Amino acid sequence: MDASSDAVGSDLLAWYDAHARDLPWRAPPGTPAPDPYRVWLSEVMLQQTTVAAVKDYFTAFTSRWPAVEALAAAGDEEVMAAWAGLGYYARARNLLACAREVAARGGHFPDTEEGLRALPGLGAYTAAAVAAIAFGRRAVVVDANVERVVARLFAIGEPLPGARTMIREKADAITPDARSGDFAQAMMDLGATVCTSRSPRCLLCPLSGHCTARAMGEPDRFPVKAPKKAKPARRGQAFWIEQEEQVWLVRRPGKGMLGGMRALPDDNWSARADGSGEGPLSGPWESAGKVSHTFTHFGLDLHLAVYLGADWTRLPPGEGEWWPLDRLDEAGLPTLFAKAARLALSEREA
DNA sequence: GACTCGTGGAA
DNA sequence: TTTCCAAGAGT
Repeated sequence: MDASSDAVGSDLLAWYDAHARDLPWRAPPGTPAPDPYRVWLSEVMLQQTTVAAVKDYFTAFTSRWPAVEALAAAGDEEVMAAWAGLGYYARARNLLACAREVAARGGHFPDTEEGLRALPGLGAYTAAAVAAIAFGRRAVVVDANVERVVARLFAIGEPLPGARTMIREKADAITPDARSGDFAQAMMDLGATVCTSRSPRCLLCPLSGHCTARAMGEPDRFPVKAPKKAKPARRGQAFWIEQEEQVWLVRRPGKGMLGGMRALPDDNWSARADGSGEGPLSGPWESAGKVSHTFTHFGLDLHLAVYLGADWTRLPPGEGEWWPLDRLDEAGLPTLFAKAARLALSEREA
């Protein structure tokens, strides 16, 4: 195979010129690079997140905060609420920290991979991607798509994550000096639409003539992956405290699970998940059932208790706020608690 | 290197 | 239904 030659790059770029996806954060092939702010924002949103899930959030963020200075000036609370539902909330915290750093240096992002890598929320992948796509720098951009494409091109049999060093070397070897941003995006488009995880469309692939795995006749055997750990089941309780068309909401601690997000009070299931935790007050509780939710490394059955104290006049203990039920969709609840709220409201109707 | 950290769509 | 997994980063 000649996969290390320049032919891979030129074949891929020719394919990209004809088949590039039209995405809201992207400039068409060969046109000037888009605003670094938009490149950075899209790359952070796309970390471990599908294009379909990101689109509406990207539109909402760029409409509300058209430039990095505007985002930097926003409050933590409104940015976290705007991110609600997208997941991996540390990204939103780092996003705001990064925007404020960039705003403090005149609103200009660093234009080198090294400078970008030093910003909060930009790891090896995102720094390389922004350097290449927004600033035209040659950078070796390696995400899960590139890992898959490269592992197949070279039939790398070592399992991930151990194979990453080898994959990076091979990716470097096929990365051209020119059109580095287009090359990176082309690799990702190829991985997303042709060289897919399951049932790759080798008959449509511009690199099939370079691909060792294809020649072996079993492209989907690569990349080899280490076996996954089983997800333990956890159990917890959440509490719906309602008074005069308002519900009591709290803010979760800044770090850890759903950190910084608005939430229903709970029994601290994220720390000790045996369902034995205490409620925020004593009184007439009624069970409203449970919601099941799957996180990255465990499943949770969250049992919901509703407080029916009609004469409730004091605030529950601790920090929190009464939130109007008719504006609950603006509270920015992460999906777990949005599910619980829907359950409470449906039980309330019944 | 291993672990934590969300979500929803596809097969 | 269950499993897999998607433009990863931080610790």
